[in-house]
Amino acid sequence: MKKAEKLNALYQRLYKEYGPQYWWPAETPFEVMVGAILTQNTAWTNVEKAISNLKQANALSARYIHHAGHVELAELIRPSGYFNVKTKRLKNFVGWFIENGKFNGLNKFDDNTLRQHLLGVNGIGPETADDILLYAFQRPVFVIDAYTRRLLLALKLIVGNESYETLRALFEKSLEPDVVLFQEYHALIVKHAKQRCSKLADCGHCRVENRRF
DNA sequence: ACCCAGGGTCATA
DNA sequence: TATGACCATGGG
Repeated sequence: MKKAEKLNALYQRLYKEYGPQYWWPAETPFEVMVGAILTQNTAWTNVEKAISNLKQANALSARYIHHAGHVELAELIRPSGYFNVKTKRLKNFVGWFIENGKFNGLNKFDDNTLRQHLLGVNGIGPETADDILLYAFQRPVFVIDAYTRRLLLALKLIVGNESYETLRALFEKSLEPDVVLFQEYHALIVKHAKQRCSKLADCGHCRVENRRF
């Protein structure tokens, strides 16, 4: 069985197990983008607290974040950790977002151009960029995270030293370029990891593709 | 008390 | 190109 077939079979398996996930958990595309930055190396439960603070302060907007003082914004997002770093990153990102005409302006870029522009913002790396592309801009870009790597490694589909771009290309060439499929697939990988395998790939009760995981 | 979480940047070799 | 230090909170 080729890798492409295995990746498609894996999706079927996860979908049957967990059903649709309807990601990203956010009310608006802007909230998706903020959440994508706040969740960098951070538990989602902590991000929820920060998002909740922003909403309560009526601060979940490009205008607010752009004009807010550093300390003021940092205090609101404190629960998400790395709050000084992430305050700068939010401001960097929102500055870029506004300069480029927000969604009306940015939607004119093709997928790859938009991706390159995102990666040019200090604080936006490949995974954060792809979260934003897939879940805020609805572009067919596959998100690779630590869970994805562990899962592929457990299934022996990779050796472990592959680059981010290599893994992204593997998914994107193996699957139909369907935005909803990509959205669900990444969400299912996270769901699976949180459900059973958050501690690494050695829990004996968990099986995918009839392999121990 | 320790480990980790839905990463990314920067300095160094 | 490839490691390592650094960023920081909250839950298990």
